[in-house]
Amino acid sequence: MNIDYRVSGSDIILRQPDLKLDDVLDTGQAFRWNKIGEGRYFGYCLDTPLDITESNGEFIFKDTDEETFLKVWSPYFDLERDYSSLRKIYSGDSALKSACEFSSGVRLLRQDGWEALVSFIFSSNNNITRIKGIVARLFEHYGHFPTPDELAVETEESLGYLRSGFRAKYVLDAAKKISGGEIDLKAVEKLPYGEAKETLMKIKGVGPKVADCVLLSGFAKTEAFPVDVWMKRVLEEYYPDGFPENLYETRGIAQLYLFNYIRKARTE
DNA sequence: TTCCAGGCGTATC
DNA sequence: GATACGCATGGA
Repeated sequence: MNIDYRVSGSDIILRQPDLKLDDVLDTGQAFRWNKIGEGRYFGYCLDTPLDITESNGEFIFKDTDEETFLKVWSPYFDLERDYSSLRKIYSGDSALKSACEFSSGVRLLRQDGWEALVSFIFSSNNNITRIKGIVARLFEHYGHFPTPDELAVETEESLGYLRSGFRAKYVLDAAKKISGGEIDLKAVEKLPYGEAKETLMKIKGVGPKVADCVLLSGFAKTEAFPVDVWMKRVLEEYYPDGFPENLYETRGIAQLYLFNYIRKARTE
């Protein structure tokens, strides 16, 4: 799929009708974005900052060179994938059709795998505001997103400033297993979904749900299908006979639409 | 004060 | 393998 963008001074301008910032940056998929104005967000992919503004289907990537746009942000916003075709496929299913119509700007945010792992470990039995706070404190403490090696030498006590509660020991276990070579995230990326999930679940604090979130957003395994309390409700209500098998390959993206739909429909 | 937040580890059967 | 329970923290 071709990416419709142009360079404008020190900015990049992208035209992409199948994207709405409120549908992707403020929905609990990634925890590193803050809304700084109407249609405007500031955040990071790992250590790369971005000030992005939406207006009329166009997106201004402020102070972004072409190389960074193509190398970091194009994959991050999953720009190579044709979401219009995807929604056409989903529209064969009644609940998904409604979900796609409800929020047409949903996309998969393809985060860095390590960043996603850390973030979703912190997400366990937690709320989005607090998760964002914890991840922000972690980033500010180092001045960059810490590597597994950097975190592996920390202790529960030294991570006290995060105020992450019982999750500190889980992040430490992740850092130690990766730093020590027991788990290789680059290898996880290449593994098929099932084996990748088994591998991630060797980390303390990573159960089926966290693993699926990490695999979906951090490793672009679109078969990963995170089921939390909201999705349980969706499955009971709309899919008593199971989720359609013909959608297996991209059911993770379908989940993003459904999650957004049920959650916003309930809270708005 | 109590409940809850995109769960998971542990004990127990 | 299924089910109960505790868990740090902070906002409602």
